[in-house]
Amino acid sequence: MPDTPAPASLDARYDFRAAEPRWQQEWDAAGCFRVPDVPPADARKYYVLEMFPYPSGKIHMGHVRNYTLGDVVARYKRARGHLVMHPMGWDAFGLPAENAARERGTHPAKWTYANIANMRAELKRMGLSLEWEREFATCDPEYYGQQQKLFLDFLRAGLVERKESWVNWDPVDNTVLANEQVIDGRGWRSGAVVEKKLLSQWFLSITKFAPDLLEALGGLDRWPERVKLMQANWIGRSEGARLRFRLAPVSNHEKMGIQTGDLPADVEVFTTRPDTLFGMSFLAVAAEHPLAAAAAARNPDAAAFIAECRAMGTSEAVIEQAEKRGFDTGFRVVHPFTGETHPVWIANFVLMEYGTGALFGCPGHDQRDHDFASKYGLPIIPVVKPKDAGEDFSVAKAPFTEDGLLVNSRFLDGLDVAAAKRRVIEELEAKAQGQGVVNWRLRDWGVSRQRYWGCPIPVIHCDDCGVVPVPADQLPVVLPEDVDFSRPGNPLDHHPSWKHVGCPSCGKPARRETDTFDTFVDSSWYFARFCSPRAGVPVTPEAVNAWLPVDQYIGGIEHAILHLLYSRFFTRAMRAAGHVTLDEPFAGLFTQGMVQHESYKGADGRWLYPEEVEKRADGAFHRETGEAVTVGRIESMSKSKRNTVDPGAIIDRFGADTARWFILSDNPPERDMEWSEAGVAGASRFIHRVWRLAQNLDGGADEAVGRKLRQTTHRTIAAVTEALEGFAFNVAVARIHELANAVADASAAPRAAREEALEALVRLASPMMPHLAEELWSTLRPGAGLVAQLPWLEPDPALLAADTVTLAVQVLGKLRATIEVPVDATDEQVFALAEAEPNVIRALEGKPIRKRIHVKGRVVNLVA
RNA sequence: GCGGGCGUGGUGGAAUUGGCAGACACGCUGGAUUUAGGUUCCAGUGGCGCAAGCCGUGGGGGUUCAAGUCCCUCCGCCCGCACCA
Repeated sequence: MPDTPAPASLDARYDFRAAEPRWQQEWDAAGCFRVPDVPPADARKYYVLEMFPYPSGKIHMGHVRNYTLGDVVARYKRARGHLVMHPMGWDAFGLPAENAARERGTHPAKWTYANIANMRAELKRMGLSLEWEREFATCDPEYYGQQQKLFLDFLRAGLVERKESWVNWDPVDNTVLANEQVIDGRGWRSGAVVEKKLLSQWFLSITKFAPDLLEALGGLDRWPERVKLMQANWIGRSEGARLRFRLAPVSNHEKMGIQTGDLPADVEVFTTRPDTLFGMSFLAVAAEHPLAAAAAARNPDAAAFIAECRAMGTSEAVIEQAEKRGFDTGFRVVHPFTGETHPVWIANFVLMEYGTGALFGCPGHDQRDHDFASKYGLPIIPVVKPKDAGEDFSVAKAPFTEDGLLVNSRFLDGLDVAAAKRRVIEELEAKAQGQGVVNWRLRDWGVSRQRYWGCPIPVIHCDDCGVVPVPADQLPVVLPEDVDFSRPGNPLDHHPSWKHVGCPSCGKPARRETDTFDTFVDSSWYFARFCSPRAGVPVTPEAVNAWLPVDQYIGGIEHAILHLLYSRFFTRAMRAAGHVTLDEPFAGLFTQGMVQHESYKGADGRWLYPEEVEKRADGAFHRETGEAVTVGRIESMSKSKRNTVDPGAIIDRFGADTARWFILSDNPPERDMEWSEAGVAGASRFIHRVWRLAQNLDGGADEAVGRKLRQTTHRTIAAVTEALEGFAFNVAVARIHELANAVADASAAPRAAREEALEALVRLASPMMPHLAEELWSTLRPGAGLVAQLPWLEPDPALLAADTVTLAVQVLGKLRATIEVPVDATDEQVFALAEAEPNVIRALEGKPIRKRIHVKGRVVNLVA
């Protein structure tokens, strides 16, 4: 009996439910995805990483998309001969675990580890080529203990500061937020309106690296422009000057009945337009500025105004586009060149966080200053005129903000803006009243959080010795397990014994720091820890310097600033502390789009899950009640809109390959995609169709058809390779569809050609549908090993080159015919053939041809 | 306001970077086989037109033998930052 599979009956189906787990075990048993901590010197390493998930309980479609994209890259690069590291872990600290503890009485650790177990099982069902041996969770003491070591190293390296500062306070989460975590004046997680509070906090000195973080963006040529721009804006470099204004003589103030007492001698401002200094008509300070406080101490009206500003603060200001308001303190400052005095106002549009929290107002050349001056009747003096300004030039109605020539400005008159800036800075420096500076928008990173479920900050507060680092032999500082969530606030703080320790320095009773780190700290170095996840030091240099940078990092655009900027900073800080020898953690970054779905609403206005809805030609209806359902917008999947689809249910019903294939085929991965039931069904059909194709590859004896099929096969190899290289997975899918169509259509081709085509199809599709690929490969080539361990296919150049090409023949740029010509046809031959085409003759209408164009292999254009 | 991106059939999207627009898929129409069927197969499917043909990549203009692709201009949508001095 020949060893050919029995012809499949029509309803024979690929049994993915049996096949998928089987191949997952095979990969596991063969150790296909394991790599050493230190790669051999001659290895071409490739590090693929997807942003690790927060263990919320279940995986969602965003995870499926993210990890499928990464898996395609990992499997493809492995086939291309790279030693691929592809690890997975858990970003496991964070507030939801504490909320679960408060709401359900489960301990955060128990809740978190149970979620991890569940999500790990779900990820394993997807057939991802992950090296699970490297797995860790950031809440493992083995991980966060190393993080505490890193922090102490940073402290020694002068990259950590404890300072009192105005912080963003989230009144719902009861914790501090970094600037990056405040979005439109609200907490990024709770959505609560953020308040300002003065607290003593730990800060990581990210600003020390601001110039480098900005400059190095230029070298990240495999990052999306958009992300680089967002980071550049966030870092916010601006060139200008700092200048000091002396407060007007005390006698002057006393005359006005103002007590001077402990007033500062001068006020410092930052400006990007020092050239407009002679157009100054007031000085404005932020409500939190010391001079404002000084005014408040002397004048209850000033205090009232400041209180009002704080109440309005971020919230109303954002909502109503903030009308400009101010309060004249009565103080005056002296202009460094004219000696005239100008009033000092407290103004609600001045930000304490930016520059010095004070500015000089030049209403003639700044929109905000103009608004303010107009409202309070302050002088508006033009000091820059357009080069072609007419007699009627005026800044009374609107400021002039472009380049021009200086006027009314003594030694600056006649200069253009750039020259005037240089000149005025020279003069200020000569008088020691100011200097040219670069100002940064970026603030230091406040990392203290008043939370239990986070990494404890490893320091001890002693009344005598001050802040004392926890000695290395006492690390890790482990979270206590017996905590009480029944009271509001930080459980670490009201734990009966945990915080009470002896001072490591003098031995007297002292207190542990009860704040924990912002969870963004945890995710700022996990990619480095993966290189040697069990090491007794944060990172082992041989491993981390060999594997880093991550060659391809993949995740959501929502981390464009926070996580990515912090990680870039951390890598530099680790370098400064001697742990690594590189600066940039992620050489390549890919930001995927979100997964969306239609939303549905029942008659009573409740949101409905997709599986509750049946779509028919005449509309959408509730499966059980039969009521009509309103189909809403296509939007990002969210629990509140119930427009989610559970990946587990999809894998149950269609298998992992179908889910992966659909998620890749729908559209380009950087765009938002719509999850559609029809699309999944289509992907499933294709999986089964390929399987059926493989069941009977018997062909005919037509060698010409065979050769054509072989050409298609090798062109597909080239095309899919190119598509995968360019992250055009949807195009790769389309090319594989074409090859499947070609095999199906070429039933007259010899069996060998059809087998070759299907083998190629299986191997080209293997990064995307790895299980079916193994299943078919094992029947097509029994005993030939795992596809996961095969090298990538190379196209045969002899088959890529065609003997003839089809040329488009245009007359005056309009398509009139196509001709088939030998690839090496000369211009003369091509033109002769083209001009003989009946349609071409007709279109020429007997007119002489003035010009003939032949682009080899593409087009002929005849100009009459 | 500033910065960035995008507009291609009923839908998602292709288009070797200036060279046959609409690959591939979804959907739809017709047919065949099967039918418990979200099965399978065949044909068709940008618009107008009986046809030859004409028109077509948000609108208008331009460069070019040739424009979805380059330039100018207008419109629309999306995203980011937002009183940043």
